[in-house]
Parts: sequence; structure tokens; C-alpha cells
Amino acid sequence: MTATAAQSSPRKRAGNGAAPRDIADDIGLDALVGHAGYAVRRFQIWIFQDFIRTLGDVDIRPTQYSVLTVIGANPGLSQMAVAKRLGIERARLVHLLDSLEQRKLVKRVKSKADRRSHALHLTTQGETALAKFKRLAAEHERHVEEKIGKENRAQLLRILAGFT
Amino acid sequence: MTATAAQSSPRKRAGNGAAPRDIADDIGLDALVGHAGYAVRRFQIWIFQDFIRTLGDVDIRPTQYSVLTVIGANPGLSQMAVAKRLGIERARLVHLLDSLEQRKLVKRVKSKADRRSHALHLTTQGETALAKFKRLAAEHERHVEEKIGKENRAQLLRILAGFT
DNA sequence: GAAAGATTGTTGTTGACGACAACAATTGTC
DNA sequence: GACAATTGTTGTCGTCAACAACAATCTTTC
Repeated sequence: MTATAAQSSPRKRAGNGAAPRDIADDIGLDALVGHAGYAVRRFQIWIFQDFIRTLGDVDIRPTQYSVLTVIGANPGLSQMAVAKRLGIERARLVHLLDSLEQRKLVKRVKSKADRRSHALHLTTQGETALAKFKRLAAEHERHVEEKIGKENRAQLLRILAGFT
Repeated sequence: MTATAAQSSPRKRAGNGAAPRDIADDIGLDALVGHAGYAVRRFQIWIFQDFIRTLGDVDIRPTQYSVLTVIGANPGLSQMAVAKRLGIERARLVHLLDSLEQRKLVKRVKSKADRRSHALHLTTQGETALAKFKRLAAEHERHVEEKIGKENRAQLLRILAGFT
């Protein structure tokens, strides 16, 4: 849905039942413009779609990528720690890890120190795979740069740095 | 969440074997930082939660608000036009409108020009309600300003203007 | 003017995702 | 040792995007 991003032509329309034909592609959002949440939502949908498409060959979704990245950077973390850090529920992480473990990318090692928890590690296969994922993710980031501009992307990261 | 500050307690943690320990609350995201998608996702979650909370009394969610706003600004639109403009599936819009129509905020008028489509209008009750929603939404926007700063919010809107 | 094709609203299914609740096993605390 | 808290797990519920299929209705084409 690459919106044509046409500039708003001042089209004021009184919508009665008479043939709203021409405006189908040029609806004024009016009040919606100026809402940060709406812009962010649309942008986030675009970004995720591009990420999913760019990492489509390896079948890795954004959440899976974030889990792999955190585990790769901090081997031995418990599920609780990973969930808390990424802001996802531990109940949800269970399924994510089930999938990743089934694909032999991650292994759950029973922790000796705390026999309730699992220490999470990448498999050797998982490490080489993650390296490839990171290359594809970098390609995705280049798409973002092409979309909004290099400086704007940097600005964005700076503004939202507090949320990571 | 909102662990902006280092609330680190000098707690000891059971790391096993390999490297890291005592990192439960201070996990390095490393590669995740620098990914626009991750920051945007976290920010979008925060924004929606604040929106839902701020408009909690009137029980209006972001998507519902966007639908009402578009219909209010462009009365007589068809469901297809609204769906396309907001980037939501027409199948999904059906349920959204069912809910809004049940609450007497929106009415589907059978279009005479095209008997397949419905012309969407706000009810008088819907218009007064939307006015209140807009006031609350403005309050929500102020929360965003407090969170990221007034200039940063303006920057954000400017950067993401192409997605609205 | 009738057949073929496209569009609109609708219903349904699937899967990812967040929020909660309950549970067994284990740990920590008193 | 009794009791509370934590960890992983299972389950349910609701939101949301992506499809597929369908009837009714337009549009196109011969």
C-alpha cells in the first residue's frame, strides 16, 4: 500500500449520497494528522512488513529476531530475564522458544544454580544463523533509510532511544 | 518497565559456566539498539497504552477513534473508502462499525448511487461524542509531549508525515 | 441486452500478539 | 519446617492482520 503521499489538496466535501467517486483516493484525514500515535502506528506496520519481507527467506519475524539477538549478546540468561528485558510476557516467550528450539537455533540448559530456571544459549547453528539474520536486518535498516532519509532515521533513533 | 534510570540493585545472580552474571536488570541489548523497528515498536506500545488509558472512561480505542475521525471529516464515505484510507481490511472494519453502530455513534445509510455500498455518517450523538473524544485525545498528545519532549514530538510528526 | 468480470459488504478461519489466571517445581524467608 | 515468592508452563480471552469464500450489485464486453 505505498501511499502516494500526495499533498493535501484543500478539498472540502459535503458528503451526501451523490457519487463520492473522485475522492476515494484523496480523503482528508484532517484531525488525524497531528496525532503522533497514528503516524507511529502506520510507520510501525510498514517497518514490520519490510522486516518480514526482507527476512522472509529465513522465516524470522521481528520478535524472534529480538529474542535471538538478546540471547546471543547475553548467553545464559533465564527466560524471565529475557522476557522482562524485551517487554514480552514469559508465557509468550515459552512458545517463541519452543519454535526456536525446534529449529535448533536455541537450547534450554537446565540451570544448576536455580533448578527452576533455564539458561538460554544459541546453538552453534544458531550463531551462524544469527549472523546471517543480522546481515539481512541491516539490509532492512537500509530500506528504512531509503524510506525516510538517513538523517531522519538517526533523529528517530535518538528521539526514541529511551524506549529501547 | 520504564527502566529509564539505573535502578540496579547490587544483586548477585547465578550465572552458569560461561561469561555473564549479575545482569538481570542490566542486560545489554547491543545489536538491538540501532534498529529503528524495535524502538518504534516499543514506543508504539507505550503510546497506545496511554491512549487507551486516557480514553478509558469513554471506552474508545485508537482504531475506533481513527474511524470516527475519518467519518466525521468525510461524511458519506463507503466502508471500502474508509478501510483503504486507514489501511485496515474491510473485513475488520465490518466489526468495528458493528460496534460503533451499536453504540449509536455511527450509522450505515444505504447508498442510492451504489446499492452495494453504505454511506457512513456520524449520528448527532456521535458528533458530540467525537468532540469529547478529541479533547481527550489532545490530552493524550500532551502526555506524549511530556514523555519525549515538545520539539521531539514535532520532529517525529514531520519525519513520519508521509505515512499518514 | 445478456454473459463475464470486478467491486462491496459480509462471514469465517488462521496465526501473531498482549493480558491474565492457574498450576507444579523450586527457591527464599522467617 | 511452614509459608511466601519466583520460574516455567499451560490455558483462556480479546485484539489485530491476512486470506478465502460468498451473495448482491455494478461494470464491461460482446
